[in-house]
Amino acid sequence: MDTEPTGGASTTVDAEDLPFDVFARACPSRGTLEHVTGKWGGLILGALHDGTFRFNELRRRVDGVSEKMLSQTLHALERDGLVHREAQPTNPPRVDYRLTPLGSAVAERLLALIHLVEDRMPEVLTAQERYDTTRAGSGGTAAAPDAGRAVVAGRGGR
Amino acid sequence: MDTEPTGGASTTVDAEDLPFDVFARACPSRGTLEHVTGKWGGLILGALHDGTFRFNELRRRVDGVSEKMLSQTLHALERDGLVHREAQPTNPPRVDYRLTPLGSAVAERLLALIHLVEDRMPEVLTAQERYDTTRAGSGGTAAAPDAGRAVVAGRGGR
DNA sequence: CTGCATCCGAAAAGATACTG
DNA sequence: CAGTATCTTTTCGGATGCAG
Repeated sequence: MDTEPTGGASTTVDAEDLPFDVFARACPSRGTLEHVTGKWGGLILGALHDGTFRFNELRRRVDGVSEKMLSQTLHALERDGLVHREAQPTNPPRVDYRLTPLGSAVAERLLALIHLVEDRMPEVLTAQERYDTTRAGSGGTAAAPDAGRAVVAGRGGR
Repeated sequence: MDTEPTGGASTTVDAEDLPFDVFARACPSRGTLEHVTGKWGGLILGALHDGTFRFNELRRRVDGVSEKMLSQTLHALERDGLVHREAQPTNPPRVDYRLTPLGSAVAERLLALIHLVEDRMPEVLTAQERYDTTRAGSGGTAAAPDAGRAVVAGRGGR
């Protein structure tokens, strides 16, 4: 399913039969997918979907990200052509980040996923409780790995 | 550090304004999102979207995943109520994994994202080249972050 | 066959100090 | 403000061994 389809004159590459397959270990698409779906990538793209932001604004919007991770992720995203970086040589320095059209398309799908997850969290929470309960009641020494993951749902966002 | 002090007289919680926000550090939705978009979570959900599979079948489908990671990810997904695990007390033991309706919905969005990325990879590749070229010509020892993601060559395909 | 436990090296994330 | 450099901590991920 991933080998070059022989026979084709390969005049044009049909969008329906691209050679990129994330399920293949060495496909570059897997790397990009990881940048996009990585721990911070998704949140940054999501935040950027609301408009243009400066470095520290972004830092505040994405709760918990460190300077290092933000900078690093932003660079990876910029390199992939998903984010546009515009630095103005003013004083003090001002740098704006915004999504490229491609980044916007990606963010769109990403947000659809994010919203679905947020939307269905009640079900997830229920499932988690049942899972933990079942495990605890059926076995013996339930060491409870990390069952109680801080479940503080305080909509701190602003 | 995350005490949610906001006025006791909390405003009403509208369905439109769910308390789950992935942008908040302590929100449980962030954890679930990470399981889903994690390095293996997405691929496993994607693979499972095609049907029901046994442990080793899955291992073969998701190229590169180790036994440990597969087991670990499968558990996280099961706990979140995205994957259903059915063990049959036969001999030899047989365990089937399949998506739950919720998992199926998530996989749907995930695949939309994956396909978009695969689809637009040519653009990404072009952007990467331009980025590397620009950097190399303009400045010092750029030493791109992880430009050349070690593509471990191994047995190809599945 | 399924799958958990443990050890260990590698990589990522995080905190902090420092520069332009 | 916007980042980079450096160090420490945590997690990831693979190999191995064992149990049901």
